[in-house]
Amino acid sequence: MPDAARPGFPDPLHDHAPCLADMLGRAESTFKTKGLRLTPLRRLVLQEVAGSHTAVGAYDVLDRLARKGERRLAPISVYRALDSLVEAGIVHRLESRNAFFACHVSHSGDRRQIVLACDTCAAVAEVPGEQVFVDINTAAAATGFHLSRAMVEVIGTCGRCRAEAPRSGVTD
Amino acid sequence: MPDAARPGFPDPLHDHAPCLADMLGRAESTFKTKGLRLTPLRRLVLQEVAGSHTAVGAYDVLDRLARKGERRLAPISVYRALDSLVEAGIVHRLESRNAFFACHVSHSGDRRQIVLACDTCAAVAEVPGEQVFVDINTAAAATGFHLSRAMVEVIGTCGRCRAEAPRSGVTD
DNA sequence: CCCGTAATGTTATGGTATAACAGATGCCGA
DNA sequence: TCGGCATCTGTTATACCATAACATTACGGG
Repeated sequence: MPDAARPGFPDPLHDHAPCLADMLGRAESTFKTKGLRLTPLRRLVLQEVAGSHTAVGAYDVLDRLARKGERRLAPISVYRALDSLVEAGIVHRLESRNAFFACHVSHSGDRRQIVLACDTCAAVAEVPGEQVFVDINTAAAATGFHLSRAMVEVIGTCGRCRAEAPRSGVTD
Repeated sequence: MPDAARPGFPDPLHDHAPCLADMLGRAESTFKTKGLRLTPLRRLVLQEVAGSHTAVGAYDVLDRLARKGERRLAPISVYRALDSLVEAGIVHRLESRNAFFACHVSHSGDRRQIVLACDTCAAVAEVPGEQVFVDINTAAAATGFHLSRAMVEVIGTCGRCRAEAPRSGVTD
């Protein structure tokens, strides 16, 4: 394989089947470990979300399932499934886009990952951000703030897209 | 004044009039400097957003203006006013809540502030986060990502709320 | 005064998310 | 086996968030 092993953005042409299979496997064991149930509906929703490395909206999931011959679900059914996947830590929410993406890294305990979202190819990647979260803790603590959740989302252009369209970016 | 001068969360009982006046003054000069126009509508919307240290939804602004005897605006009018305020850097968007809050610090150039949102009193504060943004740059650059915007939002409990309800928090 | 640009009005629509209650399913202990 | 409880899903309705498209008005410079 090329450099798909590096953390970050996979080759858009990569074979996604292993990603998906791995994802389902981890979901299975995570749900079991946490005493949650990975029901057929949740699995269906997960498959749609994990079908790519991009973030998808709840209604995208809805539409895709409908097109695949599944009966049309009510929005709330999708949201409930997504909630359970998010709670299990298998799927994350991209707050700045009101969308969801599958988590392809396995963070034990709390999440200390930076989310990178490419606005050219729409791919989302999580990269380690230990130091960032340490600094956030420090800054928050300095004002007596008790942190329960920290979100770090970065919008920009991934290396691959930048390489393919060198014209963009440095327009300033 | 008490310790409202410290960065972070002001006393909920503080006299907000000076905050608001200061806000409007800075808006005035910022708009002028950037060659933008702080129209009456924009000023009205700003007053509602800056009326507290919490984040408010666009429709909250709409409702409040309506109750104040203003004719009822169309949502898009409020959004357009908010857009101009955000563009001027006078108001920021709290992405994780789809809401807007007034900026009470003056960051020249790009914003390198962490947003802290207390989910007890709903107040929002910006605190300096130089180091965090430096680290984010480093992490992004490590995967060849070209950053255009970074969002850091922290949910938790501010010092004051924690002091008032010491029961919460350390439940783990 | 006229013209162009920017701002606002008007109408309509699309996208995101949840409330409330009813029915189904699965598990577990009596 | 059979309740009984908890969880999941269905159904219906509604609320909230955001923008498209086009008409009209206000403002400032030549």
